[in-house]
Amino acid sequence: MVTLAEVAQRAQVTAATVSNVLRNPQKVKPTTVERVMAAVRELGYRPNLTARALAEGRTSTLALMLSNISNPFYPEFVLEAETAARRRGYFLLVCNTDDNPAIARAYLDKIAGTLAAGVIVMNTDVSAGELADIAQRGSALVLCMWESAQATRALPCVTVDYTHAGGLAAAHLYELGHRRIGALLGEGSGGPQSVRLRGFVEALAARGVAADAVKVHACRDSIEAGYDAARALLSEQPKLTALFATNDLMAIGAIQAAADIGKRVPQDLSVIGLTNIHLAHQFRPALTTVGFPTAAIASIAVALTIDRIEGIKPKRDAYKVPLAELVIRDTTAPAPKASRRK
Amino acid sequence: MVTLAEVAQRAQVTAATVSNVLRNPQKVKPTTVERVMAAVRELGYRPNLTARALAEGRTSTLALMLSNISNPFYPEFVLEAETAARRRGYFLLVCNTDDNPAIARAYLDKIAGTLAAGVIVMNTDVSAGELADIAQRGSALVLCMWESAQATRALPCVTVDYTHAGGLAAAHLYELGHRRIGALLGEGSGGPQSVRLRGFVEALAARGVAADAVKVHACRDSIEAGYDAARALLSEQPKLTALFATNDLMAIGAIQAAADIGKRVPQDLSVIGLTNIHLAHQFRPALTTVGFPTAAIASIAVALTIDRIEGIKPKRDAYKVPLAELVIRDTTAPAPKASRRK
DNA sequence: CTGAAAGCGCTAACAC
DNA sequence: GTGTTAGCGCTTTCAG
Repeated sequence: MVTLAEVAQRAQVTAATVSNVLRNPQKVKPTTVERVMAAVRELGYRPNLTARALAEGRTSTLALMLSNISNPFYPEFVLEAETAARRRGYFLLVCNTDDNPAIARAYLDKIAGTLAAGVIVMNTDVSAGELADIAQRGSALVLCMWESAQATRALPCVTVDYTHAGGLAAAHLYELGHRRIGALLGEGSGGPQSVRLRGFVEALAARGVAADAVKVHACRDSIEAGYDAARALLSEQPKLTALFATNDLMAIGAIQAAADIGKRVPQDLSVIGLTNIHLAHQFRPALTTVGFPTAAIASIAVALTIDRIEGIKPKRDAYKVPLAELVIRDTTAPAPKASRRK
Repeated sequence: MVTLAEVAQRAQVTAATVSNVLRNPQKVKPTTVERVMAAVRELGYRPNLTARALAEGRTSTLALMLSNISNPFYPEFVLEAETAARRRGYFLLVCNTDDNPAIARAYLDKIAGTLAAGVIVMNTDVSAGELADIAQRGSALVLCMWESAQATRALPCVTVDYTHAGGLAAAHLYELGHRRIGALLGEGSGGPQSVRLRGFVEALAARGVAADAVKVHACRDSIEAGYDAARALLSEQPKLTALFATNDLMAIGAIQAAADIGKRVPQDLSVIGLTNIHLAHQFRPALTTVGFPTAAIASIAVALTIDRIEGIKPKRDAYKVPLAELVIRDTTAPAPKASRRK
């Protein structure tokens, strides 16, 4: 491995000068710069980022902690986060906790502040309180996509307006004439996605649909679980004309369940999801859903984390990205005539 | 940040002893161990992995370079690789090249041998020759899932037997009576997936189906591209009774295309994919496919990389994981009677 | 504008 | 068993 010292020797200067050439070339005489750069090229010198990190007292690595990357939302998020990080000269360490708080803690304990200068923590089973302690010790932690975290200036949270997102779904179904509506409440890591559901129920209530008219079934956040839950819910409540799922995976499972019990989507049953993962438009019928601005969330989370690393104080506790938008595709339609109230 | 020296001072020993307690406790007197551990606990000491890496001359980080993590095969792979790495005390840096060789080179240049002790390089647009040069410089590079790389002892490759995988698909369709067969040839990063196709065509040839009877259409490796390609192929060749896609995404697109032009799958058209991503069984109709042993591939690639980092020489150039297996689901059926030859 | 020197936090010989 | 010492490769004052 070629070191700074070797480059320095070859260019007839000291290591300090080489370092300057590489970092603040304007502070060095042009002819020297040229000589040093020549040596760098000839020797094929590449800075040792580990040594640099030690000397600077901070690494150029960010960690992204998530519960399970095989949930398709995360790869989409990782892609955006990695791109944002790369643009600012940072690398991204992926920490998959496998829904296991012990793994999450072990990761945090090992990397926060040493291997990774900052950590973006997606919804996990580690409590925000515990994370706040770690943040207190000086690590740049940023929560992301937590549905109900008590964000503080020391532990800010980047998220979307889940209530609003749920409300958009409600408004859409209401306007299509649906009144007998079921809901699948997802339970990912970090607890149930109940804010989304609350937003949904409240928006219906505001339109005169009683909250207890919404039949809710809880399940894990996956296609398979959504399938099972929808089957159960639809057999208990055969008159439902629409189903809201707090995330797209469950909505897709619900569509499959409907097909298997002979209900056509959207003619007999409308289904709407939340998130707008790629699969939502790739699946058939293409899923109507409320889209999250994934790229924006990721890049804000990355930017906020880097700002904290670099000592820039956050201006707010929570960063709500409000741009959830309704994406109408092929799984929602007007409520069947027979069931309409008005 | 609490340092070794502070722990040492508190425990009335030197830094070297603390280091020993943490790394080779059996070499230290039990009472000392206890005293040191107490100090560690009281101070909340956590080793600085950057400093350790610099001192040891190597990091405990692996990089995984892939073209685009939003292709659902990769998250599944990342999950397995990360788990395997974690078990051996390594962290995983995800390097997404966005199908851009310049990004790949930049990553390699920056991290190989400095930030990451080893790099697993998935199929990319950077040539194996170029990678071999980098490997020569001493970085632990391991190729993974390359379809046609000239693996060497200095640059080994972990992969599956693509020919065999293609052959399994061919045998299945043949046994169902299909003779008019189309193929979608995927073009991911790193070139066309032609070994899979060759295996498919050769296996058919071995059964007496002429190679030029297989109508091939090339396209990108995605659901959308598979959809377009299948539509085009099926309209050119309306008598096809079966379609082989060199990967599952394209197969899923093909199923959607068939539906849109009024062909029922599998009654009118059988479709078989390759890889067995999660989506293959989540999709409806559930996709018949040839499965890759993703977990095995990932863990072998990780193990091989770590072995190289730790100085253990690879025994072979190429590691072919031969366990591709046929997974029969709902998209393949006997060829329609009208079209059967025998 | 460049060089000298100290030090980031830890490890690893080698003494004692 | 434990301490001493010398780095790992780089950055960063501070002199000159």
